[in-house]
Amino acid sequence: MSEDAEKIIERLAQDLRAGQFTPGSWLKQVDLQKRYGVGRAPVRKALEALAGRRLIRHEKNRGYSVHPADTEEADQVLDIRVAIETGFAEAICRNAVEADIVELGGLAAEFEKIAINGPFHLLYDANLAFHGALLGCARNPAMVALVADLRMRTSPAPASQWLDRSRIERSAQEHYDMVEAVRTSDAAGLARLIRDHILQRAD
Amino acid sequence: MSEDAEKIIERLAQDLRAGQFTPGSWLKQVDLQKRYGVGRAPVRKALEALAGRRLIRHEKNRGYSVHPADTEEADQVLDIRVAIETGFAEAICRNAVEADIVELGGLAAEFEKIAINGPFHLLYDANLAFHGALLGCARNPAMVALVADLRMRTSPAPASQWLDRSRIERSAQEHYDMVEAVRTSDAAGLARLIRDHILQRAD
DNA sequence: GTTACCAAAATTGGCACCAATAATGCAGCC
DNA sequence: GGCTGCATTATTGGTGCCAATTTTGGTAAC
Repeated sequence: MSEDAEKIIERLAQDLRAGQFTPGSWLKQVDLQKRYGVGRAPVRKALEALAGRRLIRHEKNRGYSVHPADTEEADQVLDIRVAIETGFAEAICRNAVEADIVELGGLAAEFEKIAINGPFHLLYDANLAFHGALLGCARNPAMVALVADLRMRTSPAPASQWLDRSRIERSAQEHYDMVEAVRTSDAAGLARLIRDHILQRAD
Repeated sequence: MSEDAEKIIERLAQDLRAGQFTPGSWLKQVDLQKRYGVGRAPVRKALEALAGRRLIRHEKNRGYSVHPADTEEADQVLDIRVAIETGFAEAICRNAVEADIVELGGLAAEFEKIAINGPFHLLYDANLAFHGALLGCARNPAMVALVADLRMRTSPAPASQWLDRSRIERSAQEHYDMVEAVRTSDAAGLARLIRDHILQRAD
């Protein structure tokens, strides 16, 4: 056994996140065995775990599949994210300390640098890093994990988020605005920024 | 095979919800095989699915366990629920139609009847029915499902919720208050009621 | 060309078994 | 009595295999 099931779960999740499986496509167990170099049991374990996290779908006797793109469910998930992330705006502002703000500033600058100069394939991870750190200020790890899962239910493909350069640059500016809202403990402002950011599908 | 894995998943979830497993206890595969009359594979499938839903914990090479009671994580989950459920108060008020309000009134009355006369073991399900219907007014099934899962991470045991009669009766009154808030489209009032209700661990 | 049927191929789901790992119990030492 | 070490027992995790189910492709009929 080259690798254990926990790692397969995360590798498959990462590949899903990176958009390496077409939305709506079936995840065949035998294909995944070959892809990850493991046997059937760990593949099944990974598939079931991810189905439990609702990152993929399971249909009895037919198998597991990637969520189709642009579903009504995706809209629902975005609304859930809005509720959660804006609901924690106050906790974020309350709990963030100077080191957090410095880190957020750095991550916002990193995103901006990539937005201006590329390479653009790094934008997705830089964006995740910023938003993960922002939410982390709320000191509710269960929420951070939940939002990470919810993200994977709406926009698996990095390319789906930023259609043009001005949108990317606006996102970069919004990141700075969020940092400023945290620095000045403007929870209402932060909530508004987060809400708009999510609904513009900028994050 | 007496029953398929999908059903085992739901039966195990139901038994967890009903508090039939001690918080913190290990869920041994061989015991579950006997309990549900199935083989190892469907048991594993069920365990993995529920671990994916974060309803139980998995530890590599040690197995699966029920969440311990009164953990820091439970507080985090309650905060997540507050954010979600208050965040959807406006959608609930906006989308509820007359039939919804009638239904909610009926469910509130049913809870109250049980609160006054018993049998008290029915309170839990009556409470779930009320809150499920209330959240259902938001027309976001993904959110309703998510909250149902989150609930199972905080108070698996019906007995843990209501320590005395006056608390039960107050809950019953709060249900009526929520219905009235929906009826009058008082989203802010509804949000406040929901928040207080959750943090008092009354639901 | 389209539809229906059926056999073959593909895939999922479950079982028995065993390797790998953790837990338990016992003996010895301080 | 408490601690350590080790053998035994218990349990999880993985494999190979086959039953059950679905999908695919070919053929016949219209």
